[in-house]
Amino acid sequence: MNDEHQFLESYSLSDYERPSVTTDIVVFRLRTEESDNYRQDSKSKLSLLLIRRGGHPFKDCWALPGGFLNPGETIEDCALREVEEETSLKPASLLSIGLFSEPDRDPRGWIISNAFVSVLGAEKVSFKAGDDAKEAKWFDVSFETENSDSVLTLCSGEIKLSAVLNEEKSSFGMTSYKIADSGGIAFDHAKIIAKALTALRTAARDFEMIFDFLPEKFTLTELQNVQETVMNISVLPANFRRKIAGYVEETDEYTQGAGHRPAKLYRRK
Amino acid sequence: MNDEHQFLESYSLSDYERPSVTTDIVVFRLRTEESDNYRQDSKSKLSLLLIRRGGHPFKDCWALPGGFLNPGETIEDCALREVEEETSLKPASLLSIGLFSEPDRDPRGWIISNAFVSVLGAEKVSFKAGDDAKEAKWFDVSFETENSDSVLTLCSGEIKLSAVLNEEKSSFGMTSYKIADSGGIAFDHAKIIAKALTALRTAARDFEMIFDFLPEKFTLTELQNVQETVMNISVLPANFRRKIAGYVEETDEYTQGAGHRPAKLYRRK
DNA sequence: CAAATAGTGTCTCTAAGACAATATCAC
DNA sequence: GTGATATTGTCTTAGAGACACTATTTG
Repeated sequence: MNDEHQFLESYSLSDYERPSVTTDIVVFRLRTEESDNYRQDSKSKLSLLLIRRGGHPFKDCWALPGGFLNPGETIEDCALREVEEETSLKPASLLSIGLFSEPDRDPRGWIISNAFVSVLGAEKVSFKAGDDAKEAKWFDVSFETENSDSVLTLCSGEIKLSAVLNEEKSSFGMTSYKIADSGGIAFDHAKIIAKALTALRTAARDFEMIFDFLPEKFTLTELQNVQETVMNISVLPANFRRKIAGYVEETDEYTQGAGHRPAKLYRRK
Repeated sequence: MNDEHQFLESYSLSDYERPSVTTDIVVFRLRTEESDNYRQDSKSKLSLLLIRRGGHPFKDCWALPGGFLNPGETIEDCALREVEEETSLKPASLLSIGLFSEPDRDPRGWIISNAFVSVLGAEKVSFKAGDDAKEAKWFDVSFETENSDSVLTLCSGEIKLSAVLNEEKSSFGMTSYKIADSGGIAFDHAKIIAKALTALRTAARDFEMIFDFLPEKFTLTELQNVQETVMNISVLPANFRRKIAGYVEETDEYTQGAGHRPAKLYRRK
């Protein structure tokens, strides 16, 4: 038995107190709003998934999907597993937005959480019928910042959650948020959602994940709508097409039956 | 005793297996190389701090500074504390670059680590005389990527560590690295250093942290040298000055005795 | 004065934004 | 034909990069 082997045998990590580690995932998706005009294309809204908590703490409040990190898996595995458990869909992309580790962030004890942004494509979304009778809903997102005060509003039918956050600039040009009013959103999840939206919008600026919201083949107008919806901006079609040109390639298919001129379908390059 | 209170009393996290959580910090600093020409300004090199491991595992290998997360502190607190313990200096900035959670990344067991980039200013750097007799050194950094193969070389005097990594594009435009040859660097630290360099260079592109390498007052040429050194590029002074103009403000002080025309000192705006 | 850095002016080229004009389909 | 989107062209403007030139100090 060599020196290192001997050491590892006798080594014990149990002397140190350890936190529980979880993931929280901000799952984004575009919700299509049907148009009443047969000519007009349908508009879409950015929405995210929240789950109504069945037990304490924050009983009956809305919270992000997530769960405990299991031995043998990476934190990314854990995040993917949790999204699949909730939606029975594999997210197209996953981005870590940091470890939330305030000691008092969870009343149950020392629980730190790595938060992720993930994007679900335009396919049919179904909720798994879990035995835990969890209620899950998609909430339309609105997030407006004015003079470093931000208001996050999440709407799903009659339910409306409205949180207020203070923006804080930190080094390396990162912005973090402090909760002024959680708006009834569980734990520090309002803060996580705010950071997720910032990350999502930054990524959307250089087309990093806008493809993930769409099927494999799409029109340039659909792609433009994704960017506009996610970033809450408006751009001119001619300019969008010039900028996106290098990121896509043509197919030889066209849309049809849309009530107006057909559009060529493109694919991500 | 209300419902929620009752629940919290009886709640136990001990049923779940928990990982140990640590931080690893890539501490960067500019090392000034004195010029032999009295006229010429001194050049600088990007360097980072490594510590020689005194015990198993990876005994006598070089590793990043870091340590265990303590109860009651955030992961950022922990990172700052560890940097101060090693260098007795407060870093100017701190940026999280992700949680490294491969189950087999540490032979001692289930230990996950949140990595950080931090920058130390140009002040005198001293190593604390610890009773643990740890050996710490600044290593000059070279990091070249060619066709998604990267070579990381760290030099400190006679010591030369050379690691090979494979670049992997993931969603959201993030790049991660897989270690092909650790070059004798402990644990997965070569991977962490590669990611840190990527983050540092990205930040340097829009001047996010280049000020942190310098004292409060500096010349524009010094600032330009920081960006060039960190990003391993070369830019024309006239163009740099135009781009940086909005980020700095003049003082009424000048350099003197430099062997050539004095330069106005600026301050971050 | 020679060598080095400090600092300014300007030309070109590219990319972004604004806007105008034309094309094509469903009804 | 009408009303919607699809698609292309071009003008203007802002910014990056390249380069030339002048200024100022120390030894």
